[in-house]
Amino acid sequence: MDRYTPSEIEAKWQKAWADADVFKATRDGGKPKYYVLEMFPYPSGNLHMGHVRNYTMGDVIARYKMSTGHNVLHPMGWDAFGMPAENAAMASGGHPKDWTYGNIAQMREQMKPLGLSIDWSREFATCDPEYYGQQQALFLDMLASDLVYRKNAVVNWDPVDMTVLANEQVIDGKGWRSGAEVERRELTQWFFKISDMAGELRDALEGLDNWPAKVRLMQENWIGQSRGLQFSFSLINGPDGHDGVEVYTTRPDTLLGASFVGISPDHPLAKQLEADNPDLAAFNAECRKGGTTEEALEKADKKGFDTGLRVRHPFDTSWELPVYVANFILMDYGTGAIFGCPAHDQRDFDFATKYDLPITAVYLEAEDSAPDLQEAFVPPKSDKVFYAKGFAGEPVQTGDEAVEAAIAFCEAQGVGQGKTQYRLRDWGLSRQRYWGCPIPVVHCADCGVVPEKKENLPITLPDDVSFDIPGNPLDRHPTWRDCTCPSCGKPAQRETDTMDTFVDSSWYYARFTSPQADTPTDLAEAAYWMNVDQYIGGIEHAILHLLYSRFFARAMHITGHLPASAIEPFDALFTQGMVTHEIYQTKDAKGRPVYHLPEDVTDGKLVDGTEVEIIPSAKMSKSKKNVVDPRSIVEAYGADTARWFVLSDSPPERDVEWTASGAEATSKFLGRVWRLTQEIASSEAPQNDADQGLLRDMHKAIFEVTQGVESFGFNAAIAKIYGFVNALAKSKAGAQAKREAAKTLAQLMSPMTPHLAEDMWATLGGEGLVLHAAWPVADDAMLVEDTVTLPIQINGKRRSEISVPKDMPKEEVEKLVLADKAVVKALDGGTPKKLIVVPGRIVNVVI
RNA sequence: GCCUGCGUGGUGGAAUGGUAGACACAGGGGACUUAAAAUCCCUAGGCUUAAUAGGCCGUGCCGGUUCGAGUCCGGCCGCAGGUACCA
Repeated sequence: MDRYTPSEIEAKWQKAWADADVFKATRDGGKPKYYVLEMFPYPSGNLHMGHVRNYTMGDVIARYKMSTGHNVLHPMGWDAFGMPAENAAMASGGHPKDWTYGNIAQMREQMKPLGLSIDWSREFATCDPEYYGQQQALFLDMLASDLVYRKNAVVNWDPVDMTVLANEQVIDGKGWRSGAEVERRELTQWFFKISDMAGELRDALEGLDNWPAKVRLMQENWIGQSRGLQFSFSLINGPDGHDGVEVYTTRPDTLLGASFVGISPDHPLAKQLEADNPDLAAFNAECRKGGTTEEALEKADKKGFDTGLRVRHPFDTSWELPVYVANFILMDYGTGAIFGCPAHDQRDFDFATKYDLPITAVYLEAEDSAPDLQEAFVPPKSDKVFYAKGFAGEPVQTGDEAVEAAIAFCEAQGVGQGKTQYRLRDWGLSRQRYWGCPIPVVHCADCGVVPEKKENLPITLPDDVSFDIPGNPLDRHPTWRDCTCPSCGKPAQRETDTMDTFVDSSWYYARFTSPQADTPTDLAEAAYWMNVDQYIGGIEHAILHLLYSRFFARAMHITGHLPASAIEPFDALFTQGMVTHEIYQTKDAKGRPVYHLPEDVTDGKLVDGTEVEIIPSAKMSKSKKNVVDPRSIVEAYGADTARWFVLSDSPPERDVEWTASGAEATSKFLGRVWRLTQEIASSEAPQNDADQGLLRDMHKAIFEVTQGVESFGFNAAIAKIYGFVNALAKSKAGAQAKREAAKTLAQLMSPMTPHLAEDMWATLGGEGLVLHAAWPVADDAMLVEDTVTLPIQINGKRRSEISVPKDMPKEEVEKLVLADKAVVKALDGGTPKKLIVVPGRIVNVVI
């Protein structure tokens, strides 16, 4: 007999699909549309198993929706700007553009054999001038709509390489190449006004019913709404121009426990004092050392510097508080100044203890409780406490009530105002790098910052650049930077910052609806295809990418590029787990880590015998080289095996650790299905008693697999298919019933293993492509079992079971249970305390 | 540090609060074969037992709710993701 030869089958059916152009998406009023999108890949050059998993999942959904009568859009593109291209240019010469387009070509060639149902006519890369030119047009529209502005913000500064570093490039507070201690330095940068929409972005989360609850929760916490009071402490001995310190607090109810005022080292007051106070200048400089990440700032030792300034307490002008500069206060949040209440905040408590400041309890657990002097007393805000030093509201009230009462009181007294504040900061989009979308503005000595004219777009990147010196080549380009002012025509200079690559990925989903349009979108196409019905991608994008996309969809609506119905661009979201792998590391002569590909490591050693350090599994990433190339699997076993395997072995939302074993087994199984199909196709067995049983199994399989696919339970669906195949192989049913069952099997498998399914379908005499066959529907009547097995528990432990007709009344079940041998023995002549019968499920006898 | 998840046999994992371990991998045994490959069949959480029946233990740890907890609640431990310039 012939063998299952995936290489022939897969080539044959991919050609059939291509010849019929079956995946080309066009508007069609006759069918409901369905837009399925997987997060597009960064073109690292190698497809890895994480990609295969991601795109196979999307493909299952796309193909399933095609067979349920939908007009499906399933596009693919490349998130092509970003640092790795520049790093490659620095490391081994060449140009980021060549590197990137080379990688794209390579990955496309690796992706195509997978047989994905992608409309390749819509493909684009974000580094195509046609794409980023439209992005520049969007930027200009957003600028005109007052959604973009400039302000100062801190970056990681490498004082040796004289360049800005990404957070990733700061290792233990030091620059990755120079090893120099990194400093935080301020630069004027471009920002999107996402924080203006904080409340809206937070409230709208509630409507995202088909998003994972955890993602909504993470975004909610990220946006971080808080209610508080903003007010001013008047300065007693402030320098010129500073007669007060504006603070924001979420706990105005603790105002009578205030012990000090803290300001950020970047606070204007701190900067002014720095000029005449070398000690403070040194302190601030020390505070500015290290990276900019929240983690680094948060984990740093908390320290302060007494400025010698004093402020007056707003409720008692004779009460003075010291003003400290403190490294844990961020200029970006609130007003960059706080008051500390050590009794009810652990950080303030530690600070007060360190600097010997008073600790005054404002509230106690109850009226007669003693204040805790060992640590701050911080009960949940929803708990009732006794206010020993309250000034508004009841003596016993919750923290939430007390905060509201305190705000009302302060407002009435003219001490500040209640304010709803968000943790979410504006989105800084400036990057001091070459390989990104140029920000289309010009700096003119006379006119200031001038937007480029739309007819001059795209502002393309110059090709003649080098990466032999650190820093942004655009900054030192001899001619690109020079231009004329679009407003007055005098010589001017281009903005040399490029855009954050998150901008590129914040609207690509909209561009896919009309990828060739000479405006960012074609509104008619966008209105038809948007929203994305099912978006699929990694959980690592739960906050930034998804939040930025939600902001951008709103901005695109404001600027007329998306309909109002598309401001939440992703109707349903599925976050797949990551594919993880061990990391293999050695050290170079300077002690810096060097990573090795899994294929270069055998038994913990490199080819030359060097032992590698094995670091536990983490997300596959190119920089750590813990990636597995799917090509070897596709070449050895075929795409269907690779597809089936990545779906079968793990629940889609969970991380999966890649191991090489298992692909072999999948291949065997598909071979078995193929042979079984050949057998059935040539069988002439007559009808018989087994037919009904097989058809029941078939309908059960239809029901369960459909449910599995619809709920992203692909691994469960596959387990049911295994069960069905086992039943089919063992069945003694006649040829006709078996053929019907096998054709259904082909259909059920077609989203996962489309090539094999087409082949089975053709072998069994199916009409046309299985791709176009309507998805089978389970017959409810065939799913009903007549008798059920009821487990009998005695005191919650399974002791026996009975088989009863499905509809047997409770009373009769009880009689049978009480007559059961195990129950009789356990009762030993007594009566049960309780008899619980859950119809069709279980019985519990409580003794 | 903070936010969010996750933790079940040797392994991947299944299980609307209702028989824990479906389905599969690796393993063990067998059939076929001169032999191997391929294929097919059987077996399988741990302990106890000659074996079966039966019993006991068991879903990271400790406690709680419930007739009944892998599932719900509280507290720990470990791991992963994010932490605003990795994408």
